[in-house]
Amino acid sequence: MLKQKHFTEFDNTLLPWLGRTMKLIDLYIANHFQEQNIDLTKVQMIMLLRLFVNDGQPQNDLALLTNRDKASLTRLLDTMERKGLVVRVLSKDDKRIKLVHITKKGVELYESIRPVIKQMILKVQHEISEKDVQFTIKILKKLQLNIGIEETVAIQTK
Amino acid sequence: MLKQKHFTEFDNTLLPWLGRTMKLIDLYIANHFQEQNIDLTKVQMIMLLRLFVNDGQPQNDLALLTNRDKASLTRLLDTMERKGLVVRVLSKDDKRIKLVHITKKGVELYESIRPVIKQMILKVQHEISEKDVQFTIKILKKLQLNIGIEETVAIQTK
DNA sequence: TTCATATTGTTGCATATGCAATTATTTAAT
DNA sequence: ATTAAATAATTGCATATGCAACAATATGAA
Repeated sequence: MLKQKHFTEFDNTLLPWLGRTMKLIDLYIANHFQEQNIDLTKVQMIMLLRLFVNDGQPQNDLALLTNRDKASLTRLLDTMERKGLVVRVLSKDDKRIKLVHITKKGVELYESIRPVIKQMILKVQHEISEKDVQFTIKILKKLQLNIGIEETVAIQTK
Repeated sequence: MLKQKHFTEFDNTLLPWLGRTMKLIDLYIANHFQEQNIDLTKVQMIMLLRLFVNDGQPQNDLALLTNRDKASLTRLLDTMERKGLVVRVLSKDDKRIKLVHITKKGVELYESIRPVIKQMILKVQHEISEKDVQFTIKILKKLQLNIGIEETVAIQTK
């Protein structure tokens, strides 16, 4: 890769490192999916995953959950609905709300890519100890708190 | 805020945490710039910073340096040139190459936002020790290395 | 009950991005 | 020297994204 002649005054802070790392991860996921002939974007994968564990959510909840604009979600779901991965069902209780459901095809796709996701995670975390992984997650949680947005709290149901 | 009913099987791995954190950081930067009436996107800021420390680079180098598609860079520079922040100069040695230079206006803008950047970094890294910051950067470097390693996947998953 | 207000999802507009194809130029091979 | 291959930047096409404006529906206060 290209070497920089000069450093910037912010190169030893977290922001540029996080940004660069995420960029590389995004590229890696996109390339890896393409190589494996998986017709999914990262965001579509995330949405599939969310619906797989908690089906039938209002679009607004999904937008909040993934820190995404409602409008962005509308168009993402348009694409996924066109692919037959999800369906929108008008709520009976509140006609403003559309509940998003994963389809059989969506479930099958998710289950087929699950090993690919696991493989990517293994590669990314290669030779990083579980202790260090958890420590880094702790730092990331702290960052999110610092930014001033409440983190979404997950409730273990197991 | 909204609570998830269920975890996903990947919630204790780095990928989802990194993704969510970067998303929040991106939103934070965009909002912060808007509040301070700074007409810049994050990527424009990065480009300005790169040119500030190392002026007159070929577009291709800038693309490689920031892990960005050449096409994306072309259009980014179109915008920045329109704003008067940079200029493109045809290289005399190689007429295919355009060298990108930061303008006086670009330098002034960078210097005016420098304290804002510092402030954002301080906020994001609030109450995280310098030692932990450096450790996290080390982990991120390791991640970047891991992503770069080719054809080791089969070995890992055995 | 009625009317102002809030919520949910959609559309228009703008930026950002990657891939593939294209043009112009340079380099390498014969 | 000529021609094939490589390289730099641009453009077309597609997805993704945020903000603002909007329509349809629900809620709450009088």
